Amino acid sequence: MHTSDQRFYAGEFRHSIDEKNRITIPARWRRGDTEEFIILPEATHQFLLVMSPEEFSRMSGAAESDPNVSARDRRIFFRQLHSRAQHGAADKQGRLVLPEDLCKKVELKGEVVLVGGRGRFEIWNLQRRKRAQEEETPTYQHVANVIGL
Amino acid sequence: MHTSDQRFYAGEFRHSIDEKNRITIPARWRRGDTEEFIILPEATHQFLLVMSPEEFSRMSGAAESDPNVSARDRRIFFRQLHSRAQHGAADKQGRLVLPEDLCKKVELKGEVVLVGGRGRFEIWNLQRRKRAQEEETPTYQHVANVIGL
DNA sequence: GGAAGGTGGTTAAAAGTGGGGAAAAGTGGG
DNA sequence: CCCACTTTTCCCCACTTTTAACCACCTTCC
Repeated sequence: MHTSDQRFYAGEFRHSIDEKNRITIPARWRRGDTEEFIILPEATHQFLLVMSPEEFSRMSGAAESDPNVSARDRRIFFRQLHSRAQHGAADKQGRLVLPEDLCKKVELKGEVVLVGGRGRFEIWNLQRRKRAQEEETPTYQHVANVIGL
Repeated sequence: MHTSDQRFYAGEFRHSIDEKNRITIPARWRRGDTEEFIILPEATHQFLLVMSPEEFSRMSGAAESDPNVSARDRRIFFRQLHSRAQHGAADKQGRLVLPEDLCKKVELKGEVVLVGGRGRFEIWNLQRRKRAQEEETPTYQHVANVIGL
């Protein structure tokens, strides 16, 4: 039930952002023409998060019902969340226009990396992605070992 | 429930990868035309794992519920898993196109070995497969002895 | 010697990228 | 409040590279 209707973006792609801040979404990730997205910088500005409006609702719904978060914190969180998130749509060539300010925040320019995830994908600065990849590899191998992959 | 719809790939085949990174899937392993696969390097880059999207979901579901893995590690694991996995489909000749970067990671070129498994199969570098085979034989014979095979 | 499995190569289609120009949206002045 | 002007957005066309569909051949095994 928790995964049945959820898309999953597989793989990693190296594409470029042009002078108009457009980025081509990998053809395999496209659903149809002029797909809608919510674009949002990751909390520590490491990368951009891109997801469908449905996925965004699902995610914020999870924050709504988490018992470990106080009512006050929740209110602040949601104000921040909605102010940081931006709306975007793909053009007929399958390109997404990224807001200028978000690109600056996560230092996106020229060659970038699109990273698949469950229900969403990420857009990374090339160098930063390499570093993160190296740092996360031991954890990945450890968990893979535990679950017998 | 956990095995009923799970395919079983039997045997070992020595096929070749051509200059376009295409590899013929053994005829006995084929289901129909243009079958879909998820391709994924083994955690320590020993070989490639190939499975159906269903099997992939099943496998990642196992990680979701394992109590030995912390929430933090789980998040990192999933990010890595989805970025490493790639979509692939067989052509009408029953050949699978392997992503260039994955081939490099596990050193696949020319003659390779396809190894059957439960719900998935593996693609090995020829020399490495020979070595692993020899190393694993005593363990196999020991267990076979224990269970009286 | 026929059929099926595996391999190689050519060609057509699709994906990724860049740029020009029309439409739309925002801005200021009369 | 309307009009002119600037700026932004988005749609379309053109080009290059990559991908995948198709065709043909060789080998092996009944």
